Amino acid sequence: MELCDIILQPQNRNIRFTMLDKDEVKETIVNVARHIFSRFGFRKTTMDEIALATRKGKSSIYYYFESKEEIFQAVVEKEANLLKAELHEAISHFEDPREKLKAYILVRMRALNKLANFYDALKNDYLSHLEFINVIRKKYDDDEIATVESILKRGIENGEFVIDSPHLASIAIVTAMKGLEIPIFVEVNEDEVEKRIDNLVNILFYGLIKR
Amino acid sequence: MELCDIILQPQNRNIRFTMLDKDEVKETIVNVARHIFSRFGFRKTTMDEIALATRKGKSSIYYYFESKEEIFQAVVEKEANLLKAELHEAISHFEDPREKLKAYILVRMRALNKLANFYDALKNDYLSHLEFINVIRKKYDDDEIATVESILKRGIENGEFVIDSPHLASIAIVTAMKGLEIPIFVEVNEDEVEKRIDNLVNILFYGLIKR
DNA sequence: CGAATATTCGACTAAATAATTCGAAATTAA
DNA sequence: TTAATTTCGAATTATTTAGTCGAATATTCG
Repeated sequence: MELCDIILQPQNRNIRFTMLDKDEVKETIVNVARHIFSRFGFRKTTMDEIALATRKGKSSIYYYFESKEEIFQAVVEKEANLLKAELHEAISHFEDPREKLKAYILVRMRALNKLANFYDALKNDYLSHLEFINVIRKKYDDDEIATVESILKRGIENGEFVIDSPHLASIAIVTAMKGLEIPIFVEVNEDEVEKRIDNLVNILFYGLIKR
Repeated sequence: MELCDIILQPQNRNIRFTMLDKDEVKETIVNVARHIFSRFGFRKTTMDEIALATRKGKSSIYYYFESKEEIFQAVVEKEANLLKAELHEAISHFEDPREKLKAYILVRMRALNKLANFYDALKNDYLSHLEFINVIRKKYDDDEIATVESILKRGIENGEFVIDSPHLASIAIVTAMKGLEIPIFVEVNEDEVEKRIDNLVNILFYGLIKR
C-alpha cells in the first residue's frame, strides 16, 4: 500500500453507541474513495486500499456498496456535481457575459487539469462499458450548454448580442471550449492559457455582438 | 492503460538501418519508466505499461533488463544522481555557508516533494527486501554528509566557524534536515517552509559561529 | 549474396493480486 | 433477551501480471 499516511492510520474496530445513518457511512466511503480514484484512476485503485483508508474491513465496504463500480459511480457523480457548483460559483462574480464565459472556461480547465487522472479514466476505452458514465457525461454536458445559453440570453436582454438561436450558439461555444482543452492539457503555461482563452472568447463573440 | 497519450501513441515496428547502442536503448527505457514509476510507484507500475510507453513488445524489455526490479534499480539510481547534481548546482551559486545550506535544504525539499510518490515507495516496507535500495540510500546519504561537511569546512577556513569535528557536525545537520522534512511533506505552504528552514539553519549554526 | 548475430514480439504459463462471497461474531436497537 | 444491524476474517473465483519460449524479422559482416 502506498497511500498517504494521513488516510492510512490504523484504528481499532469502531465502537459507537448510536447508529450512524447508513447514507452517512456511504458518504464517508465515497469521500475517501474519491481521493484514491483521483490519484490512481479506476483500475489502479483497489478495494483493499479503499477499505484500509476508510478503516473498515473489505467486506464491510461490500455491505454498503454492491461493487467497486458502484463506488466509482458515486464518486464520479459527486465529482461532476462539485465541478458544476464550482463553475456556477465562478461565473456568479461577473456581470459581463464575456467575462462570465472567460471565468467559466478558466475554472473548468483548471479543475479538469487537477482531475487529469480521473478524466483520463473517463476518456479511456476500458471504461466505456460502464453505461452510467455516459449518463453522467450527458447530464453534465446538458448543464454546460444550459449555463452558456443563460449567459448568452443575458447578453441578448442587455441588447449587447444579436443571436437568432442562443441554444445553437451555446452548443457551438461548448464544442469550441472542449476543442481548446486538448492542447492545453499538454503544456500548462498559465500566461499562454489566459491568452488562448481570451482569443477563443473574442472569436466566439465576434459574430454575436451588436454593432 | 491510463497513461498520457503523448507517451502512448502506437507505432509500427521500428525499422532502423544502423544498430543502436544497447545502452542507449536501456537509457530510453529507464527514462520512460522513470515517469511511470514516479507517478504510480513500484507496485502499480506494470511491465505492460513500460513496454507500451517505450513502443516495444514486453518481451523486448526483457531483452534489455532481467526484471522489473532491475529497471526500478536503474531508475532509482538515475533519480538519485539527478537530485545530487541539482543540489550541487544549487549551492554553487552562494558563497556564504549559511546561504549554501539554506539553498541546499530548500532545493532538496522541493525535489523530494515532487518525487513524493517515489519517495513513498522507497520508504515503504514492501520494498525493504530490495537490497540495492539500501545501497543507493547509503551512497546518497554519504554524499549528503560530505557536501554539508565541505560547506562547514569552508566556513572554518573563512574563520567564520569554530568546529572541532566538521564531520560529526555535518551528520548532525543532515539528521536535523531530515527531521524537518516530515512535517513539511504534509502542509506545503511556501512561506512557512522558508521560515522553518531559516529557523533550522539559525539553530544549527548557533553553536558554530565564532563570536 | 548468405550465414551468423542481434533484436523484436506474439502467445503462453505460473504466480500473484484483486474482486466478491459467506458465515459467524460483535454491536446496537427494541 | 431477542431481533436487526453492522463488522470482518477467511475462502473463492476471476483477473492481472511478471516472466518465458520460440519463431520471425533485422542487421552485420565475411
